[in-house]
Amino acid sequence: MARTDDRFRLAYQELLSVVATLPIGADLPPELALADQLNISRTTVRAVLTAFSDAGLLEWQGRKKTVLRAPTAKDRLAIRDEYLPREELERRFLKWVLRFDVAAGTPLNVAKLAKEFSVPPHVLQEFLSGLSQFGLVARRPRGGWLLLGFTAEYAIELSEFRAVLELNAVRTLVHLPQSHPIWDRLTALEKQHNDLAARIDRDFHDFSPLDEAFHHAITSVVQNRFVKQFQKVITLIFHYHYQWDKRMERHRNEAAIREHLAIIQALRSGDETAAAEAAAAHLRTSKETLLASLRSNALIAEG
Amino acid sequence: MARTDDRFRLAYQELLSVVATLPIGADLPPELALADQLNISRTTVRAVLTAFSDAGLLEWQGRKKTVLRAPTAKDRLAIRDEYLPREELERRFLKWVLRFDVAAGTPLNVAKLAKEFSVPPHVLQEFLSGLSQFGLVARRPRGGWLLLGFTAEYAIELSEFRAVLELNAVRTLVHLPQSHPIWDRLTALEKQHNDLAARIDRDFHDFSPLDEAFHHAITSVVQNRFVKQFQKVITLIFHYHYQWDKRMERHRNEAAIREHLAIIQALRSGDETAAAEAAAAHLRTSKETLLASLRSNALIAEG
DNA sequence: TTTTTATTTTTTTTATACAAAAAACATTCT
DNA sequence: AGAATGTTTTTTGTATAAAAAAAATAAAAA
Repeated sequence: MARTDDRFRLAYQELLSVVATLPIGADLPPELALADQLNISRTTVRAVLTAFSDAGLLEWQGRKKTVLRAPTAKDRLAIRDEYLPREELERRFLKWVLRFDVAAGTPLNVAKLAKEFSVPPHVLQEFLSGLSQFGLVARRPRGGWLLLGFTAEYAIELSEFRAVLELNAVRTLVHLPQSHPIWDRLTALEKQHNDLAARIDRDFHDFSPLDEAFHHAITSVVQNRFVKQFQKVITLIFHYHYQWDKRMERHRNEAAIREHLAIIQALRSGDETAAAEAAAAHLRTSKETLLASLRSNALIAEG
Repeated sequence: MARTDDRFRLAYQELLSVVATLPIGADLPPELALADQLNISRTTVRAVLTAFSDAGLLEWQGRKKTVLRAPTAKDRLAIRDEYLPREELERRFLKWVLRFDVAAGTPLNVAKLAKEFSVPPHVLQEFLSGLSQFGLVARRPRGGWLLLGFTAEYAIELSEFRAVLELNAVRTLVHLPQSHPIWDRLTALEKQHNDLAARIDRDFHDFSPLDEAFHHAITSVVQNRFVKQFQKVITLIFHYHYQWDKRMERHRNEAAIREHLAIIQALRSGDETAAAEAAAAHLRTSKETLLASLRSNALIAEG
């Protein structure tokens, strides 16, 4: 019925390991210094010091904080991890949605879902509110939430939006001076692509991280918070989807490598139209792959 | 200590006006029909019917709901409006941020702000979480929220992102067939622009809605939920900003009208490059205006 | 048998309580 | 005087309660 003392427990553990490195009789630094070091407030530092004093680890009198004995295993404090951090929630929820564990259009029960995902209800509520910005869920007219789901239409629009952002990046990139670090980065990526192409029969699983690195390198030349924001979601969705759809993986990856290499060459040529066309071709393939896997999955779900 | 009965009160009022149109002795439709009509659940309908029965307005026995007397002024129920609807909160908050009533980088007190904006705290919390997606606020490392504010950098990146979306729309639009309704829409807008240009000295205030209509028409040719989502925010921010910065308004609007007309002509020519260039020129002006007003406002705030 | 109503169960939304943590303020010691 | 500590006040995050509303189920009437 109050907020958790996770922060206290974490600080306790951390300070314990600091004390373990000190000889008996040594003095600890001032409260404020400890607070800065542990990244917590002085109040929490004092709470930890009090606990240490109670445990007989410390003699604490005014500004004198003397180590009495070395900490033992018994002094350790259990860290409760009932709740997931926000990032983990995001990861799990997206996975849940993208794997079609639930049908599009089903109402979501906040209380139940919160339990299922091991977060307090208000955290889930907040999370859903954020997701609604990306159109995966929506608030129902008379309360509650609705899962809109990862439909074919959604995939199409996501792909198209991705294309808009990425083509913009390509158009910017092609005019960057030779001194810009992106060119070295592209050369390195080109080599990695050629390497993987040589051993694609065996290591086609290695493509996914390389794909992400490639697209990240291209889009990174646009320094814009809104672009970055969306790029994050796009990457996430494409990432999970790749992980999950294993059909034709080898063939698909081989084709993608060729397309990536073509883009790099076109970029080097300095011809904006050619570069944009090469990138557009790749994005079209990517979109088709996504749609094909969606269709086949829909058949599986029905059958 | 429970949820408000606003929905009940609203339904009560609505049904009251329905009863007022009926003669004494008439029967009301079934509960489910009323629920559909009032857009509430049957439970709430029954609560209203019970209240009517208690007030002697209705004889309610089973499925017989007979009107006993015409409603009077006394029967009316006060609608409490302590809380703002979500949209209104969005409007007010953006206004508050864009008018620099608070400096960038200040911590936000959720409880106080919730009172100030007349919403329950958890609604504000959710709202802030949504706003953080657009980078206007951020969660602080150790709890609470931070107002990042509408800085010059933010304005630049917003303008650039707007340009990306709008140029994409222009590139799509220019290739649309003559049968597409956008062309008639543009012709109508062209006429409105010419009309306003003729009387700009007097009616320069009329430009703002015309500007919105123009940009909305252009971007509407791209049917993409992500684009639309962002367009909403962009429009909102530019809108409030226009409303608030009154310097050089006449001159600024006159120039914008010319630029809009140039864009329409370039679009008609079917030349993608020319159209994109005309649009880009206008977006550059727009960005400069936004930045100039930001700078001058910063000076005012300091002085 | 279908429609409508009565009743019960869930779910959502708000309010409140309370401990944890942070921040602000006052005091003491060197 | 300046740094460090002691104390008090705010603020935040979580749990719980309670009312309102919705949804589901059972019963009754046409």
